[in-house]
Amino acid sequence: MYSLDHLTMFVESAKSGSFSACARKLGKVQSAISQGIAHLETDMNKQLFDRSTRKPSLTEDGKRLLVYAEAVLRQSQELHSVVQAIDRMEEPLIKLAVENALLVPKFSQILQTFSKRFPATAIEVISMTSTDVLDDIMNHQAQLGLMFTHHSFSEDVELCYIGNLPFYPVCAHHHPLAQAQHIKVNELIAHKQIMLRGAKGEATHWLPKISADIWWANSFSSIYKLVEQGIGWSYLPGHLADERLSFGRLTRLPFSIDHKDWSPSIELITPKNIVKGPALSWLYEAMKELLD
Amino acid sequence: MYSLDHLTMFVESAKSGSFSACARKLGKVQSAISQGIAHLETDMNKQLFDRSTRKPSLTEDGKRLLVYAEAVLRQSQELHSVVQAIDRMEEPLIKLAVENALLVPKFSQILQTFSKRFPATAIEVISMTSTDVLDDIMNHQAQLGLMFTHHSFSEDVELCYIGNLPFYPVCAHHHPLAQAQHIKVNELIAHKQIMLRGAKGEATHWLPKISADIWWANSFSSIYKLVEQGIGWSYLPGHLADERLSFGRLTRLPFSIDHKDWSPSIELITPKNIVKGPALSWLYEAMKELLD
DNA sequence: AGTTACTATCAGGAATAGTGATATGTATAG
DNA sequence: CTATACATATCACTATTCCTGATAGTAACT
Repeated sequence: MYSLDHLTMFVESAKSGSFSACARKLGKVQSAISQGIAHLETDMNKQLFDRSTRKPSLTEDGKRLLVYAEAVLRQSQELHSVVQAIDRMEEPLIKLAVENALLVPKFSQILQTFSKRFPATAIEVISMTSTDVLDDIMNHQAQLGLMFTHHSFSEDVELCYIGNLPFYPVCAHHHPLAQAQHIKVNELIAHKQIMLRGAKGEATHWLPKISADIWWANSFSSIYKLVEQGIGWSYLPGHLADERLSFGRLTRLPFSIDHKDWSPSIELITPKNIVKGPALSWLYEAMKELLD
Repeated sequence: MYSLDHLTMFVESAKSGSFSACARKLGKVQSAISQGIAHLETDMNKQLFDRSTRKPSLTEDGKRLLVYAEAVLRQSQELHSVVQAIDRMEEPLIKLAVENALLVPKFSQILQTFSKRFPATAIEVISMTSTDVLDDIMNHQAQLGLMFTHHSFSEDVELCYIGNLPFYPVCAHHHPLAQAQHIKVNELIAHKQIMLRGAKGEATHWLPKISADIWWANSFSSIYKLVEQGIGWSYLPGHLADERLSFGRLTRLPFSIDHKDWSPSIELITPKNIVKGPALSWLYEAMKELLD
């Protein structure tokens, strides 16, 4: 079992190429380093530095072992950073309940930044339908939720409106509707519409039911597959539709101009009276900008 | 900078749930552990164990920090195992030059086993054409090579025949030849054949040139693409052909039965007089079974 | 050759870790 | 409830390790 102090001397000496410089940096005397390294070398029974020259240079063995020594120190730093994170009362785990449709690119960006800022806090993303999001927050299964606005208020949750998510009507490029120039809403009635419905069979209230003939699916990826095969048309969230329009497999339905995009409003929710640690506070503020 | 000894005490005490048991396991007295853990706790300014009960149990902070402490110790073990690997004179790096066609599934299996057996030895796989393999071995760019038999001998390399790699003639399932029941070789002449040729333009000598009209490609994946599109037919190594036959995109050419599979012979080569350390020796022996 | 900056070595002192004895606390069984 | 077995905390003492400061030797540079 090598001592971390000795490993630090090893790594620092290798980096600065001098025992004296290392001593200065570590706030010790030169002989301490010299002895420390010598000690490490006898412990390992390996020569780490070649002292024949003015500045000690790594031997082959030294080069090979250096990267492993650095890895040990990195882990040790990691441990210490978690200790400090606890001092700052950063949470060990944040559960995030997210409406399926809201996994926009910026969402991952925010989590990316978060993981750099709070390496000691784990994130659990649970994607589900909006009604389940509300349940999870009320039962304290999750600390933060993202969902479509739900107009039944509750005393237990705190809501924050953060913007709207545009939906486009789309169909496959070989679907009959794809040829039309202008489509009035009543022309749609004859074509099958695909809609989202959760596991419990609850329909989504935040998108209009237009056609007479409806098929249901429980995720946007299944909706996409049905639409792609020309089964019917559907509303898809802008960010999902865009990437699929660019593949050329989908066509945006040319609704008549007086028909605006549907843009259901989105809310960020937390349980009321929850104590927000630094990590949760940061994430809460960051998520407010999700749709900007 | 926490001491590795203290971290060991922490982890071992957590695992056995008792300071005394930990002391026995680490060959120290109980009070040493008690003091050691207490010391670590003041260093971290965290309570790691709850002593209110008979056996000390981890606090929340303790649980959270335990996994990081274990990670530090794992890295430290890793370092020590590399030290021991050097003692056993295991090589730091082995370069492996492999003919493109020989990346059979068992090849990765062998490397997988190798990486468990010799975690301190890195492998560099360089895939190329057989003639380049020979060059690399002669120039000591690689320590081990796999290639098709080359009949010009050289004093500098040591050869070991290890078996044969069968090639099938294949075409796309919509290619005219795919319909035929029996094909005699002279019927092939009229159809384009795709063949492999290295960067320097050297043709492969280990597969027959049958058709009059030849196109060249420099890798099996390009050959596959040309064949798949029905440009022509080609020989493909059995393992690559099989997985593509099973996708149903390729058809094996029904040659008349008197026409046997082409199975060029394969050799394992090393530079002559090279000192084989334990890792290279192991790999050499393992590769002998590559085609069994 | 002289100067500078480096490393190795050594002895003594400082800091740290380990020991063994003791007191105390907690489950379990009779 | 009490006896027993097993744990942990504390303490003074010892052993070990580590650091310091001084000295001497050596490679590079002027």
